[in-house]
Amino acid sequence: MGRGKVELKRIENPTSRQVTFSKRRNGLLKKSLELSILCDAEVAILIFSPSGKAYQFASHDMDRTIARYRREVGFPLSSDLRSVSMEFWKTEIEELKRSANLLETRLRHLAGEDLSMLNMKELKQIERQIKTGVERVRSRKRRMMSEHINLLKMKQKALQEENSRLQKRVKLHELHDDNVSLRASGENVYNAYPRPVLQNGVGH
Amino acid sequence: MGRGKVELKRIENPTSRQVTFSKRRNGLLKKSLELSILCDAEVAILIFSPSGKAYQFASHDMDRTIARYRREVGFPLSSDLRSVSMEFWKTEIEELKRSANLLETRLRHLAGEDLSMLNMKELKQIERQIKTGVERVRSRKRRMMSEHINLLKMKQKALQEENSRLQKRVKLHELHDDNVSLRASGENVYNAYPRPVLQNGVGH
DNA sequence: ATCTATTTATAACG
DNA sequence: TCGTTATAAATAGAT
Repeated sequence: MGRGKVELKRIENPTSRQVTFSKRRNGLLKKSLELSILCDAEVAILIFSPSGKAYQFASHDMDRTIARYRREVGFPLSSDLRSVSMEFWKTEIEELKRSANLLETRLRHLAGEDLSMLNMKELKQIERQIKTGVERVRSRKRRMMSEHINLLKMKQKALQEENSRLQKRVKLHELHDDNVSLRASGENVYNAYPRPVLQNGVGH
Repeated sequence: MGRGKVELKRIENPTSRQVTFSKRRNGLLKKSLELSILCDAEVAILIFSPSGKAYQFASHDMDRTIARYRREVGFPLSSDLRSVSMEFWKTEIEELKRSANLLETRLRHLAGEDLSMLNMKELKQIERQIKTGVERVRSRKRRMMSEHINLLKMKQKALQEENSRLQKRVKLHELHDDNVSLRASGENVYNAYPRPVLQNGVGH
């Protein structure tokens, strides 16, 4: 479309190449817009001139369209962001896994498993750790026990005190009842205890 | 460019919309190729038909061009992908951390630390685990000891055998030397032992 | 898919 | 970059 037909190869004359770039770039962007509108399509175009300038068209949203492309075609988004963050997370996870493995190994050692690769010094160290551990557990148990016992003792003591208090109250009531009975009907036939005999004194 | 001029608006007839999409899509892709070759430009096109089918052209490499776009324009790749993979790694790491914490807690319990939140049943269980552990460690120690001792015994035995072999060889040499001396110079002045006196017999 | 009348894009030039 | 114009290319509508 023009005064002459053009061969499909790089235009050598820089000026005319620049002019053609400008014209055809506009044509391409215009056609993209038309396609997207006429046919209700989602279109995105990225153009970089040889001098490095960027031009773009996106019928909907460039990032949306690129994301859609990733979903459809796959995402080997090579250099930027992803690979970097990928590496970051990978190392993060590697470290966590390594420390978890270490913990598991120590745990197995303390449980007396997988001891075959340990030398005598390491075995002794682990034995000492375990002994310390069992001592501490036992001491904790003893403390819990004694606390429990103390609690029981205190409860018992409280109960005993309550008990004696109640006994006293019972006695008081009995006395009171005696008096009432005496006042009402003389000698109380229900009194199990014989009235003490006053040795040295004058009865009232 | 055709029998009639078209308005820049969505083509309502679905058939003709589909036909136009097909034709213009090819045209766009062709023009993209021409632009990239004629003008030495980097071009990438993404097209999604209304039915969802994807078409693309990239003069160099789609991911390379997109990455270049990100560098030039910035990358707010907002919702999808990034946050999704982010979430994925986060949960991954959370799980690892949680299991690591569990391991650490168990480890501390076996070492007799942080026992305060445990009840008696759990304490007993841990004590049993530790006891099993220490028994296994001790048994491993005993086995290593006895293996070591056996090794020493075997070495000792081998040395003793070597020893007696050597003693025999020494005796043989001494006898041989005696004979040589006798043949060479008659009575051997160096012979520490006096020749036994034959009690009943005739000297030669 | 193919044809073709017509529109559109653009090469060459100023 | 812009305008003009001759001509190549694209494509709408029909088959």
